[in-house]
Amino acid sequence: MKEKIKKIIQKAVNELQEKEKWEDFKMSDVVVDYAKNEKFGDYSSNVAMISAGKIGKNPMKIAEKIVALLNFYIADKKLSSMFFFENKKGEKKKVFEKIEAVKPGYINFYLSNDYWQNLVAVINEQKEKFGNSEIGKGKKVLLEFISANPTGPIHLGNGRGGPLGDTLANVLIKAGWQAEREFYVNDYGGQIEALGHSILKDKKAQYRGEYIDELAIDFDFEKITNEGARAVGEKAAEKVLKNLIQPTCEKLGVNFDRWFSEKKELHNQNKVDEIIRFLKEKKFTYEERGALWYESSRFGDDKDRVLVKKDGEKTYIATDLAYHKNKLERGFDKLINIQGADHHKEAEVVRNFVEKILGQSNKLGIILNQFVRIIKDGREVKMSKRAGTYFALDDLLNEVGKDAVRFIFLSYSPNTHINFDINLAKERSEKNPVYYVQYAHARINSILVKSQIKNSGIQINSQSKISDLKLDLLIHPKELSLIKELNKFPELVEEISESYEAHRLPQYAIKLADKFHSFYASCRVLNEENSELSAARLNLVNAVKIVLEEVLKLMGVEAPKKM
RNA sequence: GCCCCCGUAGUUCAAUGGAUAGAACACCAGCCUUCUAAGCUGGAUAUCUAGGUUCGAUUCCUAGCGGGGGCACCA
Repeated sequence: MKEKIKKIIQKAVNELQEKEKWEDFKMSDVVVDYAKNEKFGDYSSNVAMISAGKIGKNPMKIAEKIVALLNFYIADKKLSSMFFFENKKGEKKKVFEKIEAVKPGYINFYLSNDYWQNLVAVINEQKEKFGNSEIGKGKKVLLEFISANPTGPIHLGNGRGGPLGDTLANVLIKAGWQAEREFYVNDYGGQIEALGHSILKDKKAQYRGEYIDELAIDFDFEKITNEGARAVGEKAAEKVLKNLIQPTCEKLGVNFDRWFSEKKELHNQNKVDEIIRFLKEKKFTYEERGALWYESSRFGDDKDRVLVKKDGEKTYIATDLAYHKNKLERGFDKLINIQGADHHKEAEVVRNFVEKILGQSNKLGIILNQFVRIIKDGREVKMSKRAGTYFALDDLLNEVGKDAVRFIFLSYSPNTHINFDINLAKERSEKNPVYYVQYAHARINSILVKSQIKNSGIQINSQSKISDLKLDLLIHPKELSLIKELNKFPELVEEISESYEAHRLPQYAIKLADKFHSFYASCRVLNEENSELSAARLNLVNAVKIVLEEVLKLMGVEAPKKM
């Protein structure tokens, strides 16, 4: 609808530009959005205020001219496909109740009750397909997230990316994309050796904590002391992945399509050597102090990066570049990386490589999550695998549950540092917004179950019944307000698929639940004395159920039938 | 010193340059003989400071103050 209104405005503006010789202005700056307040209608646009400067007229005057022209179109039945629609009963109805220019120069659009009421029928017909979009049709996207090192449990820094990545994948799929979830397993390099030393508990041991002791139990020490730290580390890393990381991801409700092994799929296949050769050929490298350097400073980096150390080992940067080249070679139209903000420099290097050297601009989207600070008993819990103090994602899942973890983490913008108070989260677990949303679903379910038990002839519309259904009875302000909230869902899906602002999802869920609870309090659904109204309201309630379930599904949160 | 993120209600978070800055928790006052009170209705409380751009700034720019993170031949 936003797009449709924008088109209508564009049409009017074009005509006025010709007639009144208005200067041209950037239509892309024009915003059509939901009205901030119900008294300003349903949608509003700032077109007059944006263009006022260029045109050199009072914005209010411009708005009035546009509105007059739009109203003329309606009266004259011009562009009737824009201003009229056919409802599910096959009747022709007008889309807009009123279009008006207001104060500083806003143009406000009021949609007709017919339009809103028909939306209820539309949702019930489309069911879980409501909100599906085709803007990603035919395109493939790869989301890489969590990618915690296999040297210990997933901590919350990495864990934060879990709900976000998984949910974004869900949203993108709903928006028509073909999405894959990938976990990059750093099973190679110095950290693996350090893990080995830690198991052996020799002088180079770095990691501590209970899990190290538990891992060590499985090793035959007589045997492994001869194997060397690296071999021990590799075995231990496999166990960490299998026993700690994967179960936690499962508990979080995240299913990866692929666990990409750095060792097996890059190093063993000589992919890292290839990238080094490639960069050498392109003359982006030089040798100095026995090491091979990559001239990342040519793209604004504050210094160059080492690709091959003087001991011959390749650095993580080299591997990372190889990894991203590999991702692109797999034919994705878009790559989304979700990583901790401590990697922002590295992210820049990778981005420059992808865009400037591989020439693939706009393909790589990087979301940097800021840190999660854990506060327990009024004190910050310092996170360090090396010191053995950390609060793992698994612990949190055990304490507050998957739904609350996902919902809470999703609620934050990635740019925000999270201050996560464990005590509060536990204390509030029963007053958590996630329960507020789930409760709405449970209430809906309860109504629907009761309506069937009573068998009072009140039914959710089936195709054959649509002609009898009196959706025009839905005129209560709470009913309309609820329908208007449902209407926002498809646009929300599309917008998130482009902006990646997944935190708008929990916000929307709360808002929708809020409107439902409020409706519930003032509009009784089941009423045998007025079965027509009951039927209409049941259809509305079912539409809410459909959308609520979709939203929860996108977030990976359960929709309980009873609470 | 350089780079990135943040500074909004008592607290934790929202707000594509727009019309009365939204929620949640906590607080105050009401509401259960009818579909789940894990609910509803009402109330009080906020944009770090100083400049600038703009018809209009929480949002953009500059400086300052405060918090977090990064500046390895670790990953």
